[in-house]
Amino acid sequence: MSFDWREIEEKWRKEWEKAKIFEADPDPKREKCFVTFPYPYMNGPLHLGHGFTATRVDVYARYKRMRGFNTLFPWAWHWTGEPILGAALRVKSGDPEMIRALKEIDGVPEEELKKFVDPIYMARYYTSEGREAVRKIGFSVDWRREFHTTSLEPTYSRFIEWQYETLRRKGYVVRGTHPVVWCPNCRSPTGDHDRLEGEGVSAEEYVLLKFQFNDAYLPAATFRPETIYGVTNMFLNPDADYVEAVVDGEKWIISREAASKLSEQLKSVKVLREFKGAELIGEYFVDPISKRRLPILPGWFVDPESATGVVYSVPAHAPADWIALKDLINKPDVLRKFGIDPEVVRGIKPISLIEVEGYGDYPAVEIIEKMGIKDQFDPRVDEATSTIYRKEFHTGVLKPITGKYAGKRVQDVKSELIEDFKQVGIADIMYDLPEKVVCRCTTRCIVKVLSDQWFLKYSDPEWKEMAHEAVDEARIYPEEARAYFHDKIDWLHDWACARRTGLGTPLPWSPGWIVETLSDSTIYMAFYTIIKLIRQHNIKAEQLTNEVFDYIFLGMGNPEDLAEESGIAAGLLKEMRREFTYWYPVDLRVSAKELVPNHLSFFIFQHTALFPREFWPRAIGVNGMLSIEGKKMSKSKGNFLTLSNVVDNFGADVTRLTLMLGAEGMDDPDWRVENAKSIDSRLRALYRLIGEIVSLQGDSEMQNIDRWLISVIQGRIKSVTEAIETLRTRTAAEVALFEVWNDIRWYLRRAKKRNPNTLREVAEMWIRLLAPFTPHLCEELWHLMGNEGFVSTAEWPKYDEGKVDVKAEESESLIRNLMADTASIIGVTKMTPKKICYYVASGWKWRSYLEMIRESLETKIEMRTIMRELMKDPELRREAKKISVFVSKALQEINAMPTDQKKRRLKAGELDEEALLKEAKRFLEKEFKAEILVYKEEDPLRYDPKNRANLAKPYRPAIYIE
RNA sequence: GCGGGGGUGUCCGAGUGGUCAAAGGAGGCAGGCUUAGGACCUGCUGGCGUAGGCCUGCGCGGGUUCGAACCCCGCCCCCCGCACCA
Repeated sequence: MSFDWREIEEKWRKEWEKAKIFEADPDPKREKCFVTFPYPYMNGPLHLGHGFTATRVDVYARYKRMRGFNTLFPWAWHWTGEPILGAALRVKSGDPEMIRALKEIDGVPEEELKKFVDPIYMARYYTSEGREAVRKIGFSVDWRREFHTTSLEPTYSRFIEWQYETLRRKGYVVRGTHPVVWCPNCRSPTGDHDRLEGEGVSAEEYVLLKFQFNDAYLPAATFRPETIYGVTNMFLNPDADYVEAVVDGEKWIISREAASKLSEQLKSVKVLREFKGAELIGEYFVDPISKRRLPILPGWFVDPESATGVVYSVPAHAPADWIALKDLINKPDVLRKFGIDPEVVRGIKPISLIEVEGYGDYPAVEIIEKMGIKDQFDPRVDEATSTIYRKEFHTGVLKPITGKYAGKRVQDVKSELIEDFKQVGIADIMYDLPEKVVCRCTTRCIVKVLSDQWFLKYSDPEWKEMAHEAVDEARIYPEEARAYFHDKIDWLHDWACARRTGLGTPLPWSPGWIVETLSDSTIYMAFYTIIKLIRQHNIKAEQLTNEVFDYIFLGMGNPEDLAEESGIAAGLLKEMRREFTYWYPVDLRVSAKELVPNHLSFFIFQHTALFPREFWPRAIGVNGMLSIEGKKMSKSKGNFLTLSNVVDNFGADVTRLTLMLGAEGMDDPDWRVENAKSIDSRLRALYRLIGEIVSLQGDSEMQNIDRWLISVIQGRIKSVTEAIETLRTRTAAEVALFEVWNDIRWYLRRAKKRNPNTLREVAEMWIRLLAPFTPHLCEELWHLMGNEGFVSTAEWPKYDEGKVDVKAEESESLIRNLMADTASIIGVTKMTPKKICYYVASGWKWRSYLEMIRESLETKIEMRTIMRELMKDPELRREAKKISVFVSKALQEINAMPTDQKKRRLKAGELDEEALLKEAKRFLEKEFKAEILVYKEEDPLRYDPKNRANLAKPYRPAIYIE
C-alpha cells in the first residue's frame, strides 16, 4: 500500500481552494476567530522555524474552524528595513559568501540571481517563493488579504502614515537625541548585521569629571564617578597625542581621538594645539571637590582611543591605578626623567571611600597582592578591576568622606550623584565603544549622537501602565510568558522609530525619514480586515485619508461626509468599518520568544495607544526557537532548512506533525530527520489501519470493551480540546496521535470480536482530532470512510459525558493490573504456567472497601472509627473478625489513594469481578497460554491448594499459578 | 551583570504533593509475518527477587511532610534575550 504524499496533498489543496473554505467574510450570526502570524521578512526564503510557529497558528485556526468559528487566518510579507537593500548591494558587489548562500541554501537559480541587484526584485522573488511554501504546507490562509509593506504597497503605506500621524497627535512620537554606533563612511548607524567586527558592541556612557588645570579642564572618563573622593593623581599617556581644544566654550585637554569623537556627540569642538602627553607629566591639577593639588603622572596603560584618554587615579579602589603607581615607585629613574621627585609618588597614599564586605580599606591593593599581579601590563588587571567593580557596585557602602552620600549603597546613589555633579558643572558625559567596531565597508565605527531623532515614547509611565493592563487582560500562552512581558514592558525605553535609509514608508511630516521596520509592523493586523475591500473596489491610496481611517478604525466622523471628500461610497466605508469591527480584536497572535522584547511588546503598546480597550489583543502565544539536529539553525553552519525544501522532502503533513510533536510552551523544538521519518511511517500505518477499519464487515454486540473504548476516547477528546485551546500543541498532537492509537491497539488486542460500529465511530473521531495537524491525510481518510464534505469544516468531536463509563474503565484497569501481577509472578517464579486461578473478593470486602473510600473522602480514616461505622451493618457484623483484618490492610492503601481515583472507584461501585474475569477468560488464556480458572474467594468448591483465596481484595483478585 | 527559561531513565520528552519505576516517542530486545528484510504487526524494555515484593532513582547538598521528581533553603551547570535590528 504505497501512496504519494504529494499527490494526496495537492489534491486536497486544490479542493480547498476551489471551495474557498478558508476565505472568511463577516457573518454576524457566527462567532469569529482572528488569528495571525507575524509577517516574515523577505530577505530570504521562509525557513523551518517560520513553519513551526505558523503551524501552531494554523492548527489553532483549523481547530477553531471545526468548532464552528468563522475563522480568519491572513498572511502578508514584510519588506521594510535595511537587510533587503544590504543584500542587494552585496549581490551587486559580487560578495562570494552572499552569492554562495543564495545559490546553495536558498536555491536561487543563476538567471534570477543576476536580477537580485534590484532589492525590489529580490523581495518579490522571495515573496512568491514564500507564498508557494505557505500553500504547500497547507496553511488555511485567506489569500484575498495578502499584501506586503513599504511605499510599494501604497495603501499600506497610507495606513502607516495614518498610524504615525495619530501617534504623533496623541503625543506618543517625540523628538530627541540618541547615541548610535556610526559608520563615518556610510554615514549611517551600523547595526550588528552590518559589522565585520564588534558584534554585539554598543555605546557605553562615560562620566567625564572635569579636573581643573590652569585655565583648562582635564575631563577624566570613568564609570565610577563616586570614586572622585579618593582621587590621588592623574595619569596621562606620555607617548600619546593630546590636544587643547575649546569644547562648548570651555578649554579641555583630551586625546586627539577624543576630540574628533566629541565633535560627533553634539559638542562644538575647536582644536587649538596638539602636543604629546609627556608635556603635562609632572604638572599639578586641582580636584574640584576638595580643591587639593595633585600630580599628573605617566601611565602607559592609558589608551588614547578610549574615551578622553585622561584617567584619574583612585588607588584604593582601582587595581589598575594601584599597580601603575607601584610600577612608578619601582622606577625612580623614569620619574626623574619627567622631572618628578620619586618622593612625591612614594608619598601618595590610597584614600578609602567605599566599605565593602570581605575587604579592608583598600580592596584594590588587596586584590593585586592576592592575584600576584606584577605590573600594569599584566592581562589579569582587567579581571581584578571588574571583580572589584562588581563587588563594590553591588554591595559597597559609601564612607563618611563622601559627604551627603555616606552610608548609602553605591548602586543606589550612583545616578543621583551623577546628576548632582552635572548640576554643579563638574561632570559631563561622553559615549564610547568598549571594543573596536568595524563596518562592513571596513571603516572603523564611532559613536554618534543623533539629534532630531524621532522616538516612540515607550518610556511614558502611563503608556507602560496601559501596556501592563493589556497583558493582564490577555490570555498568554504559556502562562510563564506573562511575567516575561511585564518585565520587558518595564524595561523598554524610547525607541527610535525612523531611519534614514532602507525600504519603508516615509515619515509623513518629516522628509528624509522612513518609519523603521519594527515600528511599521505593530497594528497592521487591522489592515488585513480592509485590504480585501480596498482591492475589490480598487480604492486608491489618496482616497484613504486620515479621516477615512479615523472612521474605519475609530468610528469617528460620518460616512456620508467622508464619501464626498474621499470618493469612496458611504456604503463601502460602512462595510469597511463593519469588516474591522467584526474581525477585531486579534484573537491570537503567535511568535517565537525572541520577539517578546520587541515586536510583541510593541504590538501591545501600540494597540493600547491607538485602539479602545475592546480592540486590544485577546491572546498571545509564545514559543521556543527551532534547532536542527540539536544545533541552532544558521546559514553559516550549513544547517539552514527552508520550509519549502522540507515540505518537498517529507510532505506537508509529516512536516507539520513532526514540528508539532517537537515542543510546546517556551521550550525549543528540535527538528530531527529521524523523527520525521518515523512520523512518516506512522502516518502510513494510520492510513492502513483506517483502511482495515473501513473494510470491517457485519455487526457485533456491544461488549464491555466497546464501552471502554468509547469511554476513554471521550477523555482523549477532552484533553486534545483543552490542549489546543491553550495552545499546548505538542500535548494535543501527542494525545491525538499516540494515545488514541494505543487505546485502539488495546481494544484490538482485547476484544473477542472487533465491533465495526465501535471502530468506525472511534475512527471518525480520531480523524477529526488529527485534522488540524495533518489536514491533507485526514481529508483523504475522511472520504475513505465515506463522509461527505471536508473534514476541515466538519464538526469537532464533542466530549460526551453520557458516553463516559467509569465502570467499564475501572473494570479494564483491573484486568490490566491483574495481567501485570500475573506476568510478574510468572517472571519471578520462572514457571511456565499450566493453570492460573483467580479468586475474587467477597461481597463483604467490597462493601467495606467502598464504605472506607466514602469515609476517607471526608476525613483521614482510622481503624477504630471505620470499624464502628461498618459494624452498624448487621450483615457485616457477622464477619467482624475477618473484616478487621481486611480493614487494617486496606487502610493504608485507601488513605494514600488520590481523591480522583477514590471518586472514580466510588462511582464505579461494586464490580462483578467474577463475571468480568470469566468474560476475559479466553483473552487471558490466549495471553498466558494457560488454563484460567475463576472462583469467588469463598467458593467451597474452589481449587486452592496454597490457600490463597483469602488474600483477595477488591480490584485485586488473589492469584494461584501452577 | 540584568531578565526569562531549564537540568527527569540509553536518547528526546511528559509529569509540580500520594494512582510514580515515572505518560508518549526514539532506540534496544523478543516473537509473528516472510525466501529475506533496515518493511510491517505484536509484546517487553532500572536492578534484584521461586508469588503480585523489595531496592536504587528525577543536577548537587540540606530541610518541611505520614508521604517529595513535585514544596522551602543553599549550591553547581546549561540555553535564550539585552535595542535602533529583523
